[in-house]
Amino acid sequence: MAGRAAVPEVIWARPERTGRGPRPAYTRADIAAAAVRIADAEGLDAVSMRRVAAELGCGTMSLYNYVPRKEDLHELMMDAVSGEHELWEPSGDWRADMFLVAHRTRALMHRHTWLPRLMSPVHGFSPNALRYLEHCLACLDSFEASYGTKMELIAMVNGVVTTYVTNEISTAERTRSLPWTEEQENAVRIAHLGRQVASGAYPRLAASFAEDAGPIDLEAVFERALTRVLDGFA
Amino acid sequence: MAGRAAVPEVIWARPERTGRGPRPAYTRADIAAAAVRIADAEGLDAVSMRRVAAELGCGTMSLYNYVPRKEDLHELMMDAVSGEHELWEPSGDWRADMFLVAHRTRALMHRHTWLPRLMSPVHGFSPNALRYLEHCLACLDSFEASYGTKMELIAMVNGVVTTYVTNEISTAERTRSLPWTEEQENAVRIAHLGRQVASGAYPRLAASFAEDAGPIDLEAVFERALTRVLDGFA
DNA sequence: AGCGCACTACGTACGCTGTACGTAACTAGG
DNA sequence: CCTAGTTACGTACAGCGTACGTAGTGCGCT
Repeated sequence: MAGRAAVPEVIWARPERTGRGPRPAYTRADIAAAAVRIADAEGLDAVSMRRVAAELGCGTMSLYNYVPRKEDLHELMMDAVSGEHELWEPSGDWRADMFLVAHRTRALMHRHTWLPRLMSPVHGFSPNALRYLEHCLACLDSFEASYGTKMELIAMVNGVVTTYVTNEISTAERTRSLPWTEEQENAVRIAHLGRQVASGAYPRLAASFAEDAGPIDLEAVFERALTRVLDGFA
Repeated sequence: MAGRAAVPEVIWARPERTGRGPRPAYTRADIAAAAVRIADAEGLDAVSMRRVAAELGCGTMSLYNYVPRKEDLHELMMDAVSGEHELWEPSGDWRADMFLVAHRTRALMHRHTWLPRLMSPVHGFSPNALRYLEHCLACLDSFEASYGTKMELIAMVNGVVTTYVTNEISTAERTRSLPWTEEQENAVRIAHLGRQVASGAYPRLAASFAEDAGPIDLEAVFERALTRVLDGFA
């Protein structure tokens, strides 16, 4: 009986198995996989302790033997999908490699749309997160700068990816649990915006609306943003 | 009796007062102010419908006369603090003006630490948000580019500010409702990270740790990031 | 002038959440 | 072997968003 710790704890520092007592019925990987399955299929809000326990086929409170707080379940989820990152031998062109890293991360987030929401706060240093970070640093071996600057570059790239993916998926994620579609939601918002702009109170915004025609290519917007950020470092 | 709409709705398109029926006891501004007061003092999670109603001194369900869903309460909050933005006559130097915009926004988010969390998803176009956007565009009058590019610049700057402030405040916000302090939490995390790095599995990360000495100046980090982003556009 | 209806107010209730706590079964270390 | 630490899990509590029903109010229309 550990009680609930009144002192902070990183789940990765706690051994998965202590030796004493009955064999645990599940591994951390099992639990993470179950949670990820639910989040992918039904959204992050569907990931409740009860739901995950049901998915595993155990009692709700049994989960707390593996994971002291729900937040730690989120850590497990993030680490699990971080493991999907396939790493490669750096090419020697750090710009190209960081481009690829960013695109892979973006793809990962599109595959697991709950990921950006969990990434916003600072998270613990999970094994796969460290593996990823080390890989980024390897990609930057050819970048002549201090480690401090390299870290800032990595943080910046990850931040941009998270920000843009969040924007890309936000309406779809929002309307997931709502009784109307993404398209309806967007239509209503755009209509309201159009009405406001037409009021004449926002001349430049109106001019901006008058200017561009075609629909925006989100991938192109992302790529431009990424290019600019990398330019800022070179 | 409007029922609950089965179709999307922007709260800013709904008139605050229709004329029919008893005078509402509160204005939207009252409600927003109450919610902001609670969020500032006790964090965003303390802003529940019951709590806000109690703060106003009315029954919980009365709030739903003003705000169809909790999400709309959040919109009210965002608009309210967006009104704190003081705008100025653009100087003619867009780079300097955007610098100032970014710093002001950062200061605003530090004053209302719940703001970054609400800003992550795309939000409706509230009056003060539009006012802010128009001001940014005015600051960019001296920037020779299409409105599309200007919009991308604004989005980028706001994204960077949000990302960095989120990182700056995340641990403090997290530990707000936890039985230990920010310092304790950080110490435990750093200790774990140190142990992992010492294992030798992450050589570059280890080198990075060996390199830098002094504590990091978050404001300086932010300023460098901002400079680089603006550089990317010039 | 007065009827009717849209509105405000709000108590109750439902289904859901995270998780504290207590108990029973089990197994490895001393 | 014994016992301490672990797993398993049912029950329970406080809190959440909000659907629904009812009572009272005052504007707009006839």
